[in-house]
Amino acid sequence: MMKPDTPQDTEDLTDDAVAGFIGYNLKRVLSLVMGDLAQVLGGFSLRAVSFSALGVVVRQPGISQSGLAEVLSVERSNLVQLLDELSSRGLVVRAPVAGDRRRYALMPTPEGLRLHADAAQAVAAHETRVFAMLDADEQATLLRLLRKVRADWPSAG
Amino acid sequence: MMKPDTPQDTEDLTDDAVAGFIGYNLKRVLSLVMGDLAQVLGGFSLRAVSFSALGVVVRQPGISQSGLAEVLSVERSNLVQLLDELSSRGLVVRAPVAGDRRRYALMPTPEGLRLHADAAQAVAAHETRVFAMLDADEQATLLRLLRKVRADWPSAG
DNA sequence: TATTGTTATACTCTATAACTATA
DNA sequence: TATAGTTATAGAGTATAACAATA
Repeated sequence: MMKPDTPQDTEDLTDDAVAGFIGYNLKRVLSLVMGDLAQVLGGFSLRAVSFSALGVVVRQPGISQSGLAEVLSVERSNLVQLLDELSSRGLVVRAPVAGDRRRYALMPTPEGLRLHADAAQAVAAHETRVFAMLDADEQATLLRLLRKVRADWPSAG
Repeated sequence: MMKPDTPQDTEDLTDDAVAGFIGYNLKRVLSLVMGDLAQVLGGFSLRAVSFSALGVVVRQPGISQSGLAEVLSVERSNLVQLLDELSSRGLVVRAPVAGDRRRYALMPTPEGLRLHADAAQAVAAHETRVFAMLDADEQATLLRLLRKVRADWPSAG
């Protein structure tokens, strides 16, 4: 059990080479946050994207699958199974739209509303917990800067 | 071509339901940033993780694959092919370590150093461009907050 | 012709388990 | 017994192309 005293000795273990890039830190932070969030939403048998989709349907009842896809930047095709599951669990329904038989109006069920309310509270608690190292101002600033990047992205984000 | 005047009319198209969560915005911003970065690094035939790995090897020559995996939070197994490619392209070498024939000391080649310098400059230009909507203070703040989240993560990030 | 929902598919990323050779 | 590198594989997540029904 003798450490080598050659090139890189006790291995400093830093990512200084890339830690100066915002993008790299975005990725590392997202990985940490998503790991915790998956645990939290797992308790509701939801994934992050399912929670987001359910939330949009709750907030904007009647939205179409195409509309939902655009809002969340998710491919329409990848929403089909997701909504199949939310539908089979009785959380949302695909209601027919009068005047356009191609599209569905996505509507939350009472149970969908209830589950979403509970999940949203849990997600809020999760954010409070994992961002506890930032004070209220810092959290607000982080949120504001991220939203500014999206809003002013050079081609609509 | 008549829009339905039923449930959700002209489809407001907002993600207000989730846009208040930091995690959601982290994901959306990362997606935008990575999309642009992939374009930039594609010009060097590098992926984001290859660029990071090369950068760490350049900054910490002699690091082992396990050390690199830990620094970048990448599974050891997933580094093998990545380093195979960097190695076959003559950008890094797996040098034997005197005293421990299990491990390799990863070393950049002169060409690896050159490519990394060029790529790092391109990545810096990419960040300048995609974060141009933030002034210098805001960029520094964003970086600082992200690094703080990682540093103070409840179990080492 | 264009749009909505759908199916099938492929490709990347990431995670896990097991193996080998060395320590 | 533990560690470094490796292999194989499986599971997400995401992207693309094509189709049927409808506009």
